[in-house]
Amino acid sequence: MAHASLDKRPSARKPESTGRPRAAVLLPLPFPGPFDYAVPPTLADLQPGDIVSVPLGRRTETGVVWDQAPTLPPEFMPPPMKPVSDGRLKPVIARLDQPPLPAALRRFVDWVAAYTLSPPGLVLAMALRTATTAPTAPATCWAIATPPTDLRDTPARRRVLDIASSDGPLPAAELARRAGVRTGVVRGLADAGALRAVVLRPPPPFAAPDPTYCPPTLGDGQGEAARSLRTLAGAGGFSVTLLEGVTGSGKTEIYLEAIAACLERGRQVLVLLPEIALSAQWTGRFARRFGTEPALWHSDLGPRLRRVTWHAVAEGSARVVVGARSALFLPFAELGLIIVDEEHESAFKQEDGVTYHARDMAVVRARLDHAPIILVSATPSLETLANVGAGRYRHLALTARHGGAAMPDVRTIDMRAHPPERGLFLSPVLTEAIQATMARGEQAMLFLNRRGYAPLTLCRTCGHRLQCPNCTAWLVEHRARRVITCHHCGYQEPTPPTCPSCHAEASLTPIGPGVERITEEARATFPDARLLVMASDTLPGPAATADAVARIARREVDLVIGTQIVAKGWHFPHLTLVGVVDADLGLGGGDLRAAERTVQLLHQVAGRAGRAEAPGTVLLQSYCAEHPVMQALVSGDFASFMHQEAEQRRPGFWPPFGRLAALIVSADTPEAADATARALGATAPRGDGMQVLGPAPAPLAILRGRHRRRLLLRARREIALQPIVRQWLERVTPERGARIDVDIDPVSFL
DNA sequence: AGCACGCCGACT
DNA sequence: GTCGGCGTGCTC
Repeated sequence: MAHASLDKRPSARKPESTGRPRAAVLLPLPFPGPFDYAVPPTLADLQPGDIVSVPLGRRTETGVVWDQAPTLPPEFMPPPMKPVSDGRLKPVIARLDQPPLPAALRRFVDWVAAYTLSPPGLVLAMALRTATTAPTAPATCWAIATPPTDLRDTPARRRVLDIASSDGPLPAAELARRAGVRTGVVRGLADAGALRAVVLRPPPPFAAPDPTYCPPTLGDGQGEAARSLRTLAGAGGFSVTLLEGVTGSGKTEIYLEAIAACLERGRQVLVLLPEIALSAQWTGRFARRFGTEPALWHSDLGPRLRRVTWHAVAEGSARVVVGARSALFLPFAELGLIIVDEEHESAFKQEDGVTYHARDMAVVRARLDHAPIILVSATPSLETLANVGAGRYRHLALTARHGGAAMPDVRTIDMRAHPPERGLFLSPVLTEAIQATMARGEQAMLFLNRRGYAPLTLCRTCGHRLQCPNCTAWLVEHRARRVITCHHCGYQEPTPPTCPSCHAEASLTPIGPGVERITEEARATFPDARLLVMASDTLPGPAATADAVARIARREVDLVIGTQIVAKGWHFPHLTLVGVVDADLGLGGGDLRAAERTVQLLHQVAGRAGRAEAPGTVLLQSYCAEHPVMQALVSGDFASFMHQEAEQRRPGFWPPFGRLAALIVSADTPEAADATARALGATAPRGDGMQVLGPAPAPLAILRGRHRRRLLLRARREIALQPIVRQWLERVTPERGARIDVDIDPVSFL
């Protein structure tokens, strides 16, 4: 992503209104901009950022007083709304007793809205979702006071006073409970003046991390990188640094030092992880370095903890927050450093609601907060490498694996030369290697990025294929649960006993392997091995995942079989062999980033092998072993691979050398979808350095019962897409039942 | 996003 | 005769 053009111009001040005082209030709703409200004299000191409640129609909403001056140039803002006359203004009801939204966060909301072409209110909703309820109410506690001389003395009263003096101020209910009396006794003592009320703020929920708690001993090559990042984070100011290093090179230890420097400077730190399943392991490492756990932020935090965390971030008691992409919208009071770990992960791209890339938006947030940001990866994205190449980002590279562990030996298994037995999916070369590994008392892993038993089920009698009724997709059999299910919409039904089309019995045949089928094969091939399956549907939640990882570390497992989830940064000290069942899997589909993503994923899987004293081996089952992706994995020369990849994209101005915006038409009928898509095609923008591809049916032509068409706008890097797309959309009215969604910098082409 | 108003079908 | 379906439009 590149975006310098979005904020270079000075903002023009909106003409002062002549009539009664008004405030722009942005509501967390999909309006094109803030609404104006009258400011009553009692709220004359209302400031931008204040959280207020306002009338809207016949209900009351919570919003934020917004800045009068636009923070972005006009061509990036939604068309200005007609000003409302003084007479129609409704008054602000009240200012809520909450920390105001910091100016940098307000600017960030405007920026993200403009960049993604989303209504600013929907972006605000992400920042506000949790803030509308009051912080934990300050509890009224009761402390011992100088008792009046005429105080009536009873055993109950004595116990209460004893507890109050020994245990300190307590809420009435708690005081009564500990003293074994009714609250009436406490109230009586309070009325008599023997107890006084103290309003205690609840203790800060997060202890301050101690940068001096347990500094690491850094090895060769690490110390210099750590010093460099420490300098950066200690000085502050905006900069972007790529920290690149293979698995096991100690990237985390090194950026923890940057965090330490930022904490010493008295600033807050945000750490973004692509998936919150990784957080348990991460917080453990953090706690060993800093003596306390960081605050955690993700979308399924409980409402109470969510509220407490939001306020702790706003008032500054949460010093370090580790979270998923939504943590970007937290109201940091004094953000001093952002870390994006596994920056190449496509999980950073949010696809529903506001479509944004958290890694790119994190760079923007860092700039608005004048903070350094560190992007961390073993296999950086081409986007980030291009920014390094252009001198926009700094680059720190770590080469050696920490502690001298060798890089795994990666080899391909040519499946044409060493095919598996008929009906099976593991080559004899691979099964022998697994056998040998287990015989040495070491662990092995099989990776297949496909859930379920088989990706396709067809009838041998009539050729019928089990298909989702709502999507252009096959239904995937999950044998363990005895269902067939759609991985796109969640549809599921019991596995049919006969063909739904011709009713032939015992004719439905699984085609291709899923992780369940590989497990079945492994069970038959290695009857004595202790197997463990790791897939998102067998591991419900981070706790179960952490437990599985722990069991592997305790050597209670000989062979791990898993999907995507095993690729994450887990530490498996006794695992020395990784077998990739289908290394070619991600390469089909004609996706722009297919090769890049496959290299990144498989390299990450390979990194699970041989981290400790024993060197690891990785075997890639492939039908095209000569493919550059396989060659890159075997040689470990990713720089050359990425360079080739770049040279393929450069001439056509594909990202990162150009920009893309996808327009996705979806409608309840194919006719409405086609008509709307044709209207977009007919009014497509024309001009030098830009091109519109499509309309074409989306690869998932029907999704959740909606018919989908896609258009792609491609432009040179120096052309800002947003004003062009905005004007394009203004020329087209979607058919009834149709809508147009915009995806700037699309990652998925489905 | 809510919540109204508004105009056509099966019910007490 | 009403209750209620969700289509369209508005909210400072």
